Amino acid sequence: MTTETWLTQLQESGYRLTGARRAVVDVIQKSRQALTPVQVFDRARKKYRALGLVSVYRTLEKLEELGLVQRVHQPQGCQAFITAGTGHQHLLLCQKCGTATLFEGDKLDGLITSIARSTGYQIKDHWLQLFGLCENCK
Amino acid sequence: MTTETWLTQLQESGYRLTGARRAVVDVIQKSRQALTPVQVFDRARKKYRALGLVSVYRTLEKLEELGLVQRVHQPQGCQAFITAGTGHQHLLLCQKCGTATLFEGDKLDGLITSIARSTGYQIKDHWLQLFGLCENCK
DNA sequence: ATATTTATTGAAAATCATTTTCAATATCAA
DNA sequence: TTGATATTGAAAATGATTTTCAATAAATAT
Repeated sequence: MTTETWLTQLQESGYRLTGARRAVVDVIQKSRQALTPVQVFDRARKKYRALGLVSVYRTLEKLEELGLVQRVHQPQGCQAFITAGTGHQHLLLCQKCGTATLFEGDKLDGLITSIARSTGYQIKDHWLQLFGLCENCK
Repeated sequence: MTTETWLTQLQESGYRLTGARRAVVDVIQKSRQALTPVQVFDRARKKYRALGLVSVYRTLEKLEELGLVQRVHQPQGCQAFITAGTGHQHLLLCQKCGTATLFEGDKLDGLITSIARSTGYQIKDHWLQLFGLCENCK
């Protein structure tokens, strides 16, 4: 997908095409790294001087809404804590009541090995989080 | 693991036992939901009136360092964005240069079914993120 | 028990990220 | 063109997190 495609999608969703949006879209499109709003702002301002940080937030919001960008979660990211599991455990969260349940699950080994092979990465760690409805809420 | 175990661990790591720490540990231990620092603060203050929010942050920091608590990432959590994949894709992040690579991978179906069965949850969604070193960085 | 050392505290200030408000402006449809 | 209005950036407001600091409380030595 190209920058133009994204702009067209914005337009087809009833949003106007503006200099601010063009610059933000272009920066994200071209980056191979996840970028924070401030990082996007710094880069995009070079192309579009008058840009305000607020427009970056607003454009990202719309791009996310259209499914064109996704969030990347970093280890130090979210500030919400829960008892850690012992050994290798993963989280299962109830979308209604928020209850967290831990489960064992290392049936990922095969998947990880194959991803390592196909991408060339040396994989060091993984996160798996499942979302759903717990017994009480479903 | 019990509240006492955690307190002992803090002590064995050279930290002192204080009213603030006891209250925070107790709250997290007893919660089945992930809690933000402010939520911990509100609950813990009921047991230990003089508690300050700062001590909550500091205690959580230590508990995380000892591996007793872990972070829970929520959908609206981290503010870092990247081009979304089409269809069902997951993220692989380089821990050194930050490059993000998308990969297909739904060999999770079996795992998910079995977790659903053993936990009673109806699973609606999942996140998988891998971390490692990319071809250039490794 | 008591005194001493020093980690820990809470309050307040400082910083940083995000959201809201608002009048001016630019986009698009007519 | 022109007019309706979505969008803008600046500034203010809010919220979350971190830093600073003198007072206090915990552990150790006496």
